Amino acid sequence: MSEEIEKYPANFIRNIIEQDLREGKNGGNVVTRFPPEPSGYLHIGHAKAICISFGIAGEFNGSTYLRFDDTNPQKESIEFMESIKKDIDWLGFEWLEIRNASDYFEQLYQFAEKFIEMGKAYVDSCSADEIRKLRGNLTSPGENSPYRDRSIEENLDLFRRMRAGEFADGDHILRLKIDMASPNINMRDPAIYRIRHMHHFKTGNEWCIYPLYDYTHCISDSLEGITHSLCDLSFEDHRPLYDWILDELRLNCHPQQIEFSRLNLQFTVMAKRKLKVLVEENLVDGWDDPRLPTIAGLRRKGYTPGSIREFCRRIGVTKSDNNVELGMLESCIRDDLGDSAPRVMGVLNPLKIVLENYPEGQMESIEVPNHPKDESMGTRKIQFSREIYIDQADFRETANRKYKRLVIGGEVRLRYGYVIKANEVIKDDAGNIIELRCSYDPDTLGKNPEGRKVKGVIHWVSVDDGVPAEIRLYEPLFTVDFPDASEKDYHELINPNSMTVLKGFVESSLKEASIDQRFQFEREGYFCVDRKDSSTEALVFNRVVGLRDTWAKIEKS
RNA sequence: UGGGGUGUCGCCAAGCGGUAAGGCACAAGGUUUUGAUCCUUGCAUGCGCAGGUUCGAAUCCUGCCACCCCAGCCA
Repeated sequence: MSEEIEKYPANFIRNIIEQDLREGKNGGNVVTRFPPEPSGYLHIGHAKAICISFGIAGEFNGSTYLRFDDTNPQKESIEFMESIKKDIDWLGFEWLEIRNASDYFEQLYQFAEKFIEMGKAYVDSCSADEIRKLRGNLTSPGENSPYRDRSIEENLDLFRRMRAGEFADGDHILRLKIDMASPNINMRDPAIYRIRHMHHFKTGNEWCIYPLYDYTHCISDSLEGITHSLCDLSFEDHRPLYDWILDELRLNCHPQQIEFSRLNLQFTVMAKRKLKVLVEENLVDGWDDPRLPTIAGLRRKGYTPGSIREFCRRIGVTKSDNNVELGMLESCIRDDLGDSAPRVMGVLNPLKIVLENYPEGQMESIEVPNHPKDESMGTRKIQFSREIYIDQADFRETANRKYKRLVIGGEVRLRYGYVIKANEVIKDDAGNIIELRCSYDPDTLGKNPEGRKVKGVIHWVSVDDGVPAEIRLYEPLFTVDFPDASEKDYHELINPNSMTVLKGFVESSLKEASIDQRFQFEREGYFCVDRKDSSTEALVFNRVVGLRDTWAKIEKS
């Protein structure tokens, strides 16, 4: 798929790689990797990282490994691993190979013994608490551990016994011997192995010691022959350690780590921990809830892979902090669906209309185009009848002349149908409008009426032919643009109206709509058949995004 | 008050010493049986601030200021 991937605009990482290629570095190869930890579902921020690592490699005819960073059995699972594979595939990217960091456990272990033999690693028997105290803090240096000068023999013996399972979790830890006074805290004798008597979803009970990220990641990169290791800015001050380990090991492949800023999207949260809580507390309907910024959620809501890729292309790649507006994402899916989604009619908030001069029992079939500017999308038949539904918002008892829809005594065009005129409002005892009595002009099907202009066009569905459908509208999950910046707990910032469920009607051509199909409901927005809850017996549509609504803006002002 | 980063239009973002791309948003027109789409036009004498170098600076130098990240046996 790489040649279909949209080209990225100029960015600093591409510039670096282009220069490397010009200088003949890495034998002209570009090899990247995407290294998720299988401890949660991927979100739109990961999509950015995926588009960068897979996309840039693809642009230079390179390849990308999908590597699961499974070094912490406490948090990881097969379910997450499978969801990640599915999401990357759905986004349209192909990995060269799937690897797991756990594939390298034995090699990693051997390198650790080598570090011990070089006198560059030692077993520390301090408690976690003691280690924290000795680490110092941001402004003052750390102090050496009392175990720092154990002999190579003792270290080797202890480390082998750690592996053999002779000790309990937390009894010992293997540390690199670097510099406890380094201004970079990551260099203050970082831990590289901890004891965890725990089942690992991939290696089972083979290991009871597990390597840590900093140690595992750079070596894995090197073993795979990665040329450019792209990650987010939070790893910037881990780079000296990354380089230190590879330099000490004298491995022939020393990838270049390049960091970019991660995506911040307004009105949502991206932290894996926070997403997990939303799911586990059932505040949302699982990891694929359409209100979540997860790939699964966006997919279920109706986003296309192409729209997400386009979004990632538009937001660019830099090192600066960013707060991308929701409008940027929405614009991408509107662009995509505007071209590709067939048009249909659906009424969200039905108001029944009776056309008093239309013959009872008559049903008229009208052939209409599926797309206003793409004939290749063909036509379909819709049914017109004496009783129809229109949207409640398309009729008003009182309105100024800016309002182009139906008013008493006024005319409006029914999309692809006749011009009708409203004669009478029927209300219930509580004063709610429950029905409208109208008349239609028989001479207006497919042509404009003589001698007068009808400015408004509204959509409709035949009462006799339409089918009921559940329609779900979504608003942002949070009420504030920067939930992470708030001093309040994010639970308090959840939008109580993030989902609205409507009982509407859609034209009968949608009866056979299949999972995942997307349509434009004319004048309303783009809708997608819900993959979880929709069935032929009970249709459920998710609103992907509304149409641009200039009228709403006019009304506001 | 340690270290590492970042500051160009409301948001994203090109720019790499030769006189501020583009996208989103916004505004104004035109087309339109979707108040959609599409088209046209407008939108930073200004690049965090202050000095300096230069014929010329967003780009180089100096000094400030603001914001972000780091003290897991998480990744």
